[in-house]
Amino acid sequence: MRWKDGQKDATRQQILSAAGALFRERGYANTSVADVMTRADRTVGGFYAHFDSKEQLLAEVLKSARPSEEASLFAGLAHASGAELVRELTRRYLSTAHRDGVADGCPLPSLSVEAGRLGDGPREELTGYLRTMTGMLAERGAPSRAGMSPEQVALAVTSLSVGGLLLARAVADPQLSNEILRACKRLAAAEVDVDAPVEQPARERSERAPS
Amino acid sequence: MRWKDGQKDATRQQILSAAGALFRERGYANTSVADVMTRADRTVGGFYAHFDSKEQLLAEVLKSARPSEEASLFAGLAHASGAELVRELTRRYLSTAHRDGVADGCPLPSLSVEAGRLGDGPREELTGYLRTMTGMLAERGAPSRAGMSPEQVALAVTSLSVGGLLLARAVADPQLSNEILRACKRLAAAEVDVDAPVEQPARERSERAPS
DNA sequence: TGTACATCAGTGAACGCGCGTTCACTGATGTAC
DNA sequence: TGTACATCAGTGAACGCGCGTTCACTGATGTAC
Repeated sequence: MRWKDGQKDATRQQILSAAGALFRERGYANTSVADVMTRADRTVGGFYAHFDSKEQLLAEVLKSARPSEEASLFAGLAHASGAELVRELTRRYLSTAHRDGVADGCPLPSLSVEAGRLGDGPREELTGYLRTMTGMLAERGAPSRAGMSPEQVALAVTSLSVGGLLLARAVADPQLSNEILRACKRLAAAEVDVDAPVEQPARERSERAPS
Repeated sequence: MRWKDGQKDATRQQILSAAGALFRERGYANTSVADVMTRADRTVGGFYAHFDSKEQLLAEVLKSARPSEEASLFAGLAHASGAELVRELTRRYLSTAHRDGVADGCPLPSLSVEAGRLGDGPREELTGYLRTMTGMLAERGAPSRAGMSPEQVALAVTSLSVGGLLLARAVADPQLSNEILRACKRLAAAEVDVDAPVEQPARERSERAPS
């Protein structure tokens, strides 16, 4: 080797990590390649030794988000299933910590719209991301009161969570934002388990947002 | 008057309409003021006689979307209420026609993310838009099985609808896209009325998408 | 009625700027012998 | 061990381009008298 072992890989990871945060925070279109490289403590020119284009970078960001999101969202839930799993996942996903931590959060609310308008690379990665997440949820079979399949429940609960987080972030009034989060958590919990208590304790548990 | 009556207003409406379609289709950041003016059959320079800035244009687009969305989404539902209203609204909102007609559709799935990242103007208009829509739904009091207030049901059903439409549009696989729409419609219907049939007939009715 | 003038919606060229991408170059590292 | 060379991650200036916004101007319309 002519370069310190893994140096190039480390740089690539820094670029991915910088881009992941900036794309989520400011949006893909509002983040320049130079912004990304500066945040990764490099200069612009070096970028193209790691990625073919800015668009491919977004695809790689979405790909790399999968395992880390899985890990943090499902952390400590190895044995949870059914209604309990859905309630805990939506509690984490629709937390104020996740709403306020865009840079480290799930890429679906922050990047789906732009990724959906781009080429096949980003769109395919986004689709794979959604499939992985809903697949993990469906596997553990949340029971539905309305006779929906686990896959359907997973898709609907995910849509509800993504939509709720998105609107909670976009809205100008903090109180309305909190109400959106609360309402979505209640609906998600209600669908899978009518008899269990669905309201969270008044104080919001300030758990780390899913990465 | 020194100019044909209402000529300036008509031009303003043309700009708003062109911007509404382009912003939704391509996104705010990917649409230039020149694009908008060309679509409105005018030249760039005239733009600033009508709007202070591109950002203010987005705010005005969001403001002007309210009455027309109300009209088309609630058309013919003057006497519907409760579970029937929710089922019909989500059927329209989560239709393939609405998914495929971004340019004429609800601005929440297409513009919330970008509007939420901009200044107060767009954010306030977005908030007002959401309040109007959920207010209209809550007024007619959809019953909730889980003891949620009409306002909570309205917020949650809206989040579900916005999230579902957003993901259905972003995803690369058309079949998955259809499954998302179907799953969200079922969840929405199930929450408000457990005993009514929730599955739509197999053929999707090709109603005009809400404007 | 006719003519000089005022108004102002719209024009189109220009402004400074930041973008994605390219490329000749640098310099630290490792290899050949 | 020492020296000449090859490699290649990273540099930084430059490329052509499109952006949001400005502004001196045009010309159709209506007013004054």
